[in-house]
Amino acid sequence: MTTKSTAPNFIEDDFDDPHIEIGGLRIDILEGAFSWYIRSLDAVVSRDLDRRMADLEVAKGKGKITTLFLVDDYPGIRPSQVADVLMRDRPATGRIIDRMVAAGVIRRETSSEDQRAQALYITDKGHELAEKVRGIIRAQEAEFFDFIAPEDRDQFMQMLKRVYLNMRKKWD
Amino acid sequence: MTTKSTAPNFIEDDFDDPHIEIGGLRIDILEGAFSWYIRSLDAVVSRDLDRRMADLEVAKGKGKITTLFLVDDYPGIRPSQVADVLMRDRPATGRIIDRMVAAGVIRRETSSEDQRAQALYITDKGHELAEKVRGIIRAQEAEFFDFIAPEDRDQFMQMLKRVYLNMRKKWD
DNA sequence: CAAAATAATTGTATTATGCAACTTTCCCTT
DNA sequence: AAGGGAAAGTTGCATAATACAATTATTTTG
Repeated sequence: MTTKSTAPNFIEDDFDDPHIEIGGLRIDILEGAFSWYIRSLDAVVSRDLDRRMADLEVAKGKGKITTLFLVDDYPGIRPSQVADVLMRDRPATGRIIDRMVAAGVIRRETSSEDQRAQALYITDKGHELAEKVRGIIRAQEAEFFDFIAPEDRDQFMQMLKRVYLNMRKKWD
Repeated sequence: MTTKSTAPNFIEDDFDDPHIEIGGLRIDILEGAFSWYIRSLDAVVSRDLDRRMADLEVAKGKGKITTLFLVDDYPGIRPSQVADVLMRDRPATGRIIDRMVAAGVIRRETSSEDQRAQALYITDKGHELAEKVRGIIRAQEAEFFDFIAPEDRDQFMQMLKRVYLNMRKKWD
């Protein structure tokens, strides 16, 4: 229809599912959208994490922490393997690695088996950093996520893992 | 300890919770971190959404869709109210609005009651766009999230809503 | 009426993101 | 063994986001 309705395009009320209001406002179709909740949660979680790591070399952005752990745990790992875990393309991954090499937390060598490929190694500084970051992640899980009721934690985690794994399957 | 262990810093195996592997790699402490799953899901969901909206005026970034719906549903809404829903600061919100005004989808007036404040209104073009975007959101929910098993959908949605609302409560 | 709170903007610095084009190296088939 | 195609990374380009601090203008409060 072309008539401009002033009435919000709301979702029908569901008896067991009261609608969501934010400061008295409803959010239209987003109220029932997985994407809205995932994206909103992400924004706040990521901001919190950035602040906790503000003075570290891996602050900001989504790939550096994972890359740090992968290189720390798997000496000689290749950028393409990292890209696969990150679900990001190689340019993006390469640039993450660039910055981490520049920060002196990892080291890049040419793979001995394959001259095209690189082998990544953690530096001492990087290893120390990884330990610090593990502490920060643990702290965030305990402090930030305290709004998840204890009785919900396991269920939510199971759910997230299942959804995540299915999503990966879809994109592999 | 200062000895550099080459063995991954893995989480203890949990009988009812098999560990997560990605391409044969484990992800260290992230395996048990809410933040990892939320941030990973976000990245893929957002990329998918960006692609679906690539040729529309509200592609990319996290605030524009919500802003569009809010302005469409609440004529005269103020930027600070939008910022509150977005959980973002006013500069960020202001720039989202700038771009949407430039794109001709919303219109900015000075509020009649408060000379400091603005009142936002949807344009005809913006209203049409909102309808298109509603279609895209619906399509994404159906197509992209098909990896969520039907029997999990309700539970996951309930969980997300609860977690989201608790998170908001924490930051208000 | 002065001081404090509120609404929004501007400035700055950093980072991310995706895509396409390109180089080098390896692998496999003929 | 040679050549085509695949794979690993890099570079270039165009957009945009993001946070934070400082500033202007207006309104409210004491």
